[in-house]
Amino acid sequence: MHQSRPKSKDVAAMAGVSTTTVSFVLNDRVGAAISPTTRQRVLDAADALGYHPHASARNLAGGRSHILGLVVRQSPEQVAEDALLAETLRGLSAAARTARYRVLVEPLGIRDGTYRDLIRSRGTDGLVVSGPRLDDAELGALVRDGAPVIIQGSLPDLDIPSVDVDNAAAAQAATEHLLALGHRVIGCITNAPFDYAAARERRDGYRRAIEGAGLTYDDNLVLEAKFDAASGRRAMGRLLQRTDLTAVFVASDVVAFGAMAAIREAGLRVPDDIAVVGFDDIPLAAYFDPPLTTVHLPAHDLGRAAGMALLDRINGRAVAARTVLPTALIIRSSTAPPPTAERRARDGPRPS
Amino acid sequence: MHQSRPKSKDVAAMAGVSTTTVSFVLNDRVGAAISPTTRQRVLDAADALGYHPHASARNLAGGRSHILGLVVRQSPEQVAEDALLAETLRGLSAAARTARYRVLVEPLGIRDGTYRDLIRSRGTDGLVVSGPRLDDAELGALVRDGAPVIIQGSLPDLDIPSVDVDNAAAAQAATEHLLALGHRVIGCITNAPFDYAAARERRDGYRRAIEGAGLTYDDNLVLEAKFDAASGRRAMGRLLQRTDLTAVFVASDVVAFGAMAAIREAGLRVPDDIAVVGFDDIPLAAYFDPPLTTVHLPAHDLGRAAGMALLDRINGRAVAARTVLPTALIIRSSTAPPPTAERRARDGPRPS
DNA sequence: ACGCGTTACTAACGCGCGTTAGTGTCCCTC
DNA sequence: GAGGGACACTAACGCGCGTTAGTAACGCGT
Repeated sequence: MHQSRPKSKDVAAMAGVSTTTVSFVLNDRVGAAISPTTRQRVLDAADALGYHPHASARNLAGGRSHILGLVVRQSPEQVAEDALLAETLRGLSAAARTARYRVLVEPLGIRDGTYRDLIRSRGTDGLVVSGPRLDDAELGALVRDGAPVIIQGSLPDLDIPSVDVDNAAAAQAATEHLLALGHRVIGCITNAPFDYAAARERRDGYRRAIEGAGLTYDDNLVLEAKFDAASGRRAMGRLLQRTDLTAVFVASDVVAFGAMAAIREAGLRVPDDIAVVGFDDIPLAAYFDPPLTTVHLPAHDLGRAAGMALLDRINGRAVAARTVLPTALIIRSSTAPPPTAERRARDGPRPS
Repeated sequence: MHQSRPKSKDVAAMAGVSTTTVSFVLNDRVGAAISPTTRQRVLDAADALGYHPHASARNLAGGRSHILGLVVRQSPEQVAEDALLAETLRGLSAAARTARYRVLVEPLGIRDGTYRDLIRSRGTDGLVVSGPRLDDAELGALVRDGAPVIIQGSLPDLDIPSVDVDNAAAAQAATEHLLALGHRVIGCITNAPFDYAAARERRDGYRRAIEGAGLTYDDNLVLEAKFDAASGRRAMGRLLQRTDLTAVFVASDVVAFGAMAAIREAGLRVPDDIAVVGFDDIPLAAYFDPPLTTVHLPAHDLGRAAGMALLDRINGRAVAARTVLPTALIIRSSTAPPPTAERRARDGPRPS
């Protein structure tokens, strides 16, 4: 005879109790009165049979899936370059585990693919939406349905709890570091197109620093990159036509990596000719040549905080409208004071 | 009155049919005879009500969860450095989507954490286990239970279908590239400890190339790194004590990144003094200074192939014991012939 | 006129759990 | 020694689907 997987009924029979008692014991149901001996009998029986509750049955009866969804809306190149996704996922998973939840990941194209079904089919109890675009229509619909959603990143127009860093302040601090070193003509290369809130915010932080130093913000010094090193190289190439440029704030380490390649190719050195500040502090940043000064993003904690907030939301607890995690400017060797007038004269005009 | 989510009964009522018919229509059940008009009525009703089947109910009734599990056994530093996980996940998701499956990710510590429950609770229909260690005991137990598992990577001792590249052949090709350039003293830095099959295999490929060229394999030239750039830097530091060394095969781009840092710090240049070949072809490899010659790993396709194999296994179709995907040696600028005797004499003895 | 196959459906059950409403027993109190 | 409450449990239902076995109507051949 075929031996099928044990069910709670089998455990109940072996322990000489009802399935109700089995359920009470295994779920540590508060308010249920179970004698220690009965409790132990049930536990022993479950152990002896190798009993594991059937997830779908639990979920159906209990009305929740015990699954958190992570929606990652990214173009393929963006996925490939996103060194931090794995960390965020690990943080989210850690949060989920505290509540015996698991994490389902839904990677979607930038335009195609829908995630609304995840929640409507009750396949997940809630969603963390990572780095959404400003024009994501699906989000609005979900929230109107009252679905538990947490934004990782920011989306100012929508009334959804979010977990993020203060991009503007961090970018401002990074730029101020360059200003403090004496730089006066500082470029800015974004991490992404301005459809992404983070790209705007970091640019705004840069702008605040520039204007705060009494300089005029120059739109020509701001170039848009899109996620990958290649776009950073292109942007930097154009920026280098400004021969008075002595520093760049690049709002993504990966993009900065490309920018540094462009600087090398132009026969210039970092930081002697051009100082570079990045953003993200990807694991490889410390091994760049030279090691990259950058803004540390607490990727793991962002994932964890988003997960915690989502679980709170699912369980009807109060959730802060906005959780802001601290960043830190990590000063390495890609930043230094600008070349002195003498040095610039000695080295002759910059190649353009 | 509170409006609750529609169920198949509601759709049935609106369409004037039974829930059986609703089920038949929505699942395109083969062999079911449904007239086109009835069919359309059901579809319209479902649409009008915004009906979405309840995932847990489907899963319970249907006996499957429609979820694929991805088990990632990694230490934190390994996760952080694993630039390819996101790609693999995307590939796996793409495969899952073809069968209306979703992907649940379970990131586990190197030693702690268990994933067996994932399958025993029927929370997932099958698992892709990524980069397992040789000593993973849980895997054996799972397979004895007859659980659908696909290894991404290789685990020679266990009889589990796997999807991988030919690590040895790729490493051999990489090393042969160095030999063809004229290098005779070539170091090897592994990607991971030898508990990982891939680390062994890549080392073996290196060895085959060395011996195939009529040279003697020297164990002192082989150093173990563990996933991150820091370990690569340390290993390279030790390797540089061999002043006759002119090239290294590093079995991971991230580790190679650290190795290149060590070479720079020793006042040497890549490839002029030391040629470097990597492994993985992470997205940033092309932007290294100099751009890294490396073995391209088809990360997306590996994920996709693993997913397809797992779906086959779940559906009782035949699965190849081993799927091997092609790699390609990408020659960039980190490799060149060794310095000539004259140049070495001119430059003087190498700093050690 | 009858039988037989095909088409188009449906009633009812079962998946394996969680939960509600209840039953019985024991002990303590006045 | 009757009442009441805490304690330790259980019967039975319901979650929302998929599926099996079955029915009714209809056409078609002889």
